[in-house]
Amino acid sequence: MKSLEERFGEILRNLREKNGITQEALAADCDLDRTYISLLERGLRQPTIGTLFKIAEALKVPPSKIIKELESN
Amino acid sequence: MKSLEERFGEILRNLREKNGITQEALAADCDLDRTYISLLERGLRQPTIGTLFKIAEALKVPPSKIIKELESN
DNA sequence: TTTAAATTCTGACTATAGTCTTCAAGGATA
DNA sequence: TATCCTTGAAGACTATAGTCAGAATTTAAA
Repeated sequence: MKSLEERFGEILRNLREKNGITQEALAADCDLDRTYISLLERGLRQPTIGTLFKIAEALKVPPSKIIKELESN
Repeated sequence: MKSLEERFGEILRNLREKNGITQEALAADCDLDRTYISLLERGLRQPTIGTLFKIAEALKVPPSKIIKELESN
């Protein structure tokens, strides 16, 4: 089965695309590097909870919703 | 107001005490270092989401519940 | 009080989160 | 074709998550 990082990456990419923004725009919104967003989406990094909160806010979704989605599947 | 790390630390300590276990026992349960649990509880570190999941499981609470509690206050 | 258990503190260390630069690859569009 | 936009990728780097050993301090019982 997929790792936590990979599953987080899928969720992140889905949410970003649903918001219709590029990795670069998302990175700017949450004050992170564009290449790091790429790493996250490909499951090559896992965020700290502080970074989770920044990303969730930029994507206009509660951080707990992302975590909840990680708990299933 | 308190930082995310400090608020996480308080939640962690409350949950651990509710479970009636020591930092050392908790650390053993989630395969982390005892001094690191101490750092977390004092708000001097923030966990990655992987570490959050390990801690939550040891404390028998859904990770999303901890995050949800962080969203309020 | 003293002893033991629990936690804090220090400091040095390893692993990994997160940055930055630059270039290459792929998909649109003209 | 040529150009633009977006993402992937390499590599070197900085910041911080997480470890480890041990001493100092606090807390709770005896």
